[in-house]
Amino acid sequence: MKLNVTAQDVARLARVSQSAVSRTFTPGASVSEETRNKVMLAAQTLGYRPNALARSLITRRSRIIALVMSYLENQFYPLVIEKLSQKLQKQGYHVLMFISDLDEADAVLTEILQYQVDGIVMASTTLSTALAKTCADAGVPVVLFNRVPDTSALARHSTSSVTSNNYLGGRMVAELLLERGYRRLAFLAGLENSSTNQERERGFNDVLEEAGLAPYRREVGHYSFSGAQEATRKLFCSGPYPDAVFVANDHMAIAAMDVLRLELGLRVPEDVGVVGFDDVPQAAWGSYRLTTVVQSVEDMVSATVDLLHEQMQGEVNSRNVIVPCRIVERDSVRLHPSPDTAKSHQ
Amino acid sequence: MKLNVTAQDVARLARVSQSAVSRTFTPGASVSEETRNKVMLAAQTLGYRPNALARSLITRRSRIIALVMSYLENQFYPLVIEKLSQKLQKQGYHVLMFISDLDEADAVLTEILQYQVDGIVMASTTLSTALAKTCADAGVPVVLFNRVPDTSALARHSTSSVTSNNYLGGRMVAELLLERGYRRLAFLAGLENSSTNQERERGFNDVLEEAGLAPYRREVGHYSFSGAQEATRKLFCSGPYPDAVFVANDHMAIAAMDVLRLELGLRVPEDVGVVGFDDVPQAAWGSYRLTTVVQSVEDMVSATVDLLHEQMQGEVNSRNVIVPCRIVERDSVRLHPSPDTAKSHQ
DNA sequence: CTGAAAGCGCTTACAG
DNA sequence: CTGAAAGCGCTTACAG
Repeated sequence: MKLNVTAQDVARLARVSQSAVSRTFTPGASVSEETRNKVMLAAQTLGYRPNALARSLITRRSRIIALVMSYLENQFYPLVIEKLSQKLQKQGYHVLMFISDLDEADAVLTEILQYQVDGIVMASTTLSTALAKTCADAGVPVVLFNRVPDTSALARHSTSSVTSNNYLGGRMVAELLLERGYRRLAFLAGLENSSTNQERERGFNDVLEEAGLAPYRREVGHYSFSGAQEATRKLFCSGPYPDAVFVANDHMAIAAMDVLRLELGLRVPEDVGVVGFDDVPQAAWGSYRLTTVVQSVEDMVSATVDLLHEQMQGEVNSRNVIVPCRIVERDSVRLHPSPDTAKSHQ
Repeated sequence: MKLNVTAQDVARLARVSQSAVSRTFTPGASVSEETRNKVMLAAQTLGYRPNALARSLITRRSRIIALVMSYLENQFYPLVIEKLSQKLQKQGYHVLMFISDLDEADAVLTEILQYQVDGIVMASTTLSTALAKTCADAGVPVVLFNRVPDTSALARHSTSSVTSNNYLGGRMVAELLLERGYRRLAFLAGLENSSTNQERERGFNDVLEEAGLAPYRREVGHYSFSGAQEATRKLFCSGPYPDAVFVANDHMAIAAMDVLRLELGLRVPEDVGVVGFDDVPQAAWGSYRLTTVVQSVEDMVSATVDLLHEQMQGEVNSRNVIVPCRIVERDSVRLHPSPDTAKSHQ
């Protein structure tokens, strides 16, 4: 079988012009039924498939979307890859993966731009918004996923974003914990400079403040498993212990629960309540049954795709879409206030 | 800023030919220091980046590798995406993601081929080997990841693969379990027709047979979490219970452990020993501490990339690389034979 | 509806 | 080392 079958080859066999071949493979182009049939037959026998690269070169649309991520340890992100990729595939787009740490960011950016991608989804907490701006300047739509552009005014105008309502989520967590009688509320932070982390913490703190309270303790887990273990140990290194901890995401919350129960011998939720954020599949696993704030990956992905389309169609205005979130109650927060129980086991 | 800066634009500004521009961006091409400097300066001021699509069209190398997967629920696969993507990026290649169920396989294939990818990594258990053959026929290198080509002789010659030593892994599990005094050994299968599952089971069964034993019970979990829960319930629906179960992968083993302990009130490893396969990060989590067979993602990815390069350089012979694996002992298998303990708690 | 022709942005012999 | 030119495989006005 000949390796690179071109439209020219098909045209020759079908005894039509190369244009005719191109037209039968271009949805909406005008070809007679007869020509189309001749072409299809020839294409079939030769095993012809249009060269997407050549097409992209001339149409100036690659139908490729770059997806930039920094790490997949947190199961939330694989979910995003899966849903985004599937959704985009259905619309004839494809996802080019870029895994990037902060230090390689510039190289990655150049590569992305070279591939003439139609859009970029940045789901990496560590990449600076300045990079997003560079892309936007190059005329490539950018949507920030699960983070918000930083306060630099320049960036704001050129970049869209989708996040869940992190602030409200943080508030809901504090409200729940307070209602259930927890009083010494700690916060286990993710990355200090991540907008997601900041919003969640701000919502949490605001409710505490409104109740005349303050965060009891605070440590940083850097969104990593081992970081969260370490932070949990610090949070509970001396009494009186916090009686509840809001962890900035599920991935870290699970690490925290293991330390609490297995290393420190504390009971969840009796001795200490734990709440996470994301609702990754593991949060529902029997050994954790984590009460957490649900971020709908589907909704966030839908919004992302919509935003991408808007920008690709030349919308000038960028938008920051905020997807609603809600708490799912499992077993890591007690159902009724019973502060005595909590105290009697420390 | 002008959006599409071309080599022509740079040439004009630098007062050199377009060829000169191309050469300074082609590693190894002969350009004088002086010309290169003029070009670089002009490129810098215009913000020029070579168009990878145009380059690919003429060099016939896209430097894109397609990665086909079916689902990312099992954390093993996100790890593969991460490592493979990073490794390939370092070599100037990029990963185009394809998430595909069995029924969309043909469509996916066509799209892959249209993008003129330089190679394909198939890490989907569900895609038939026939598809791999089609790609190989089209002259595109294919390497099967974590699976082996089926017995069709045609496929064998055109497709490489990398797996860990699943057969030996299965044997090691049976040997460990027997040595620790477990006698009623059950197998919780993944997908019946997956080569990975078959090999693991065959190794396991062979050792039992050599010891004059047979698998005590067997159920199928389809590599899914809920499937594994269901299968575990069936395995333990009537006494005498199995005293150990080898689960075809960690993802299912974790589901099984939760059912065993939380639903059935059995202790692991005292009442029942559990062994998995893969060593995903979750297997090491405190609540599971799963004893399992380690498949090195790094090693498998390295082998995959090597195989890809071989085939891209026109190697005619395909190879099936088998990466060694080993057992990591944690706490889901007891350390010493003590069959009495196991019996007294059923 | 159809074909000839121009052109997308590059690389690479070829001749100097 | 350098430039003019051909060509990668397509799409799309343009004229018929």
